[in-house]
Amino acid sequence: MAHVTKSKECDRKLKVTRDALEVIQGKWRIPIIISLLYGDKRFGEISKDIAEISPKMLSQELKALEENKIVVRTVYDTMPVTVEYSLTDLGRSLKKPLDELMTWGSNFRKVILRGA
Amino acid sequence: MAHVTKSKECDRKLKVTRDALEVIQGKWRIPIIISLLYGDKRFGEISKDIAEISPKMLSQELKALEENKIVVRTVYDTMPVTVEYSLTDLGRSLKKPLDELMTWGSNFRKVILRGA
DNA sequence: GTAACTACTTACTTAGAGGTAACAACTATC
DNA sequence: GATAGTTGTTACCTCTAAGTAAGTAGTTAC
Repeated sequence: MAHVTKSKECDRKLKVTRDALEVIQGKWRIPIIISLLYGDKRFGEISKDIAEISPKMLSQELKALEENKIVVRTVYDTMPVTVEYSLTDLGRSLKKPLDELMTWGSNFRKVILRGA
Repeated sequence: MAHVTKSKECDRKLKVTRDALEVIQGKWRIPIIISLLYGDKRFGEISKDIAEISPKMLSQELKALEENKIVVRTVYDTMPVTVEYSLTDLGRSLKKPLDELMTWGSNFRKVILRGA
């Protein structure tokens, strides 16, 4: 297996990326993960972080992230029931790719604003 | 500016990410960029790399990437007109985030397969 | 002149992502 | 028992990303 052609390598990477994209695609998943990278949070707190998200979308996307083992939901049996969301190890391992993406994003802004 | 609260930091990152996401979101943009990271290519060659993409989507997404300064389109005045697509510096600078994402993707596969 | 190849474009349709709004369950307060 | 504050859920609607299929423009081959 020492020799892999460039096109085969490209092909393999395309497949791996597809899997990763399925998990984090959509308008809200990455924002939710970023919010949770800054600490475990309750439903209402994530809502405040991501002002534009509706409760329906937040609930739905949290559920999807839970199914994909990115997020854990913990229910506390307090007086007004409290629910806390936190990242799994797998979820936290998204920090590096997302940090790189954010670095790229701020550079992108600079280049586009300068170029316009 | 030495002191920035954690929540402000989170807020800022959410905004930057939003910009980055707009550029690379959708089912096809990242695959197209990955294909071009493996060399400048013609329309038909990208089509072959990403077997499932339709000519309409490829044309449309290439145009969008061009508008966002990620891709450059060069027309060669040859007998059957030849068009070549390549990445700009800005486009090539996506290599690092995408590599990180692919690394994460292959780890994700392992964890999910093991856990199921 | 007609068939075939490349590189797209256009028109039409569909699926599902996302939005809005109202409701539900629980407790506390008046 | 009516009102309000959490933490969501449900039903319904809309809109856009993506898919399908056919067409166009230029050249080559016969």
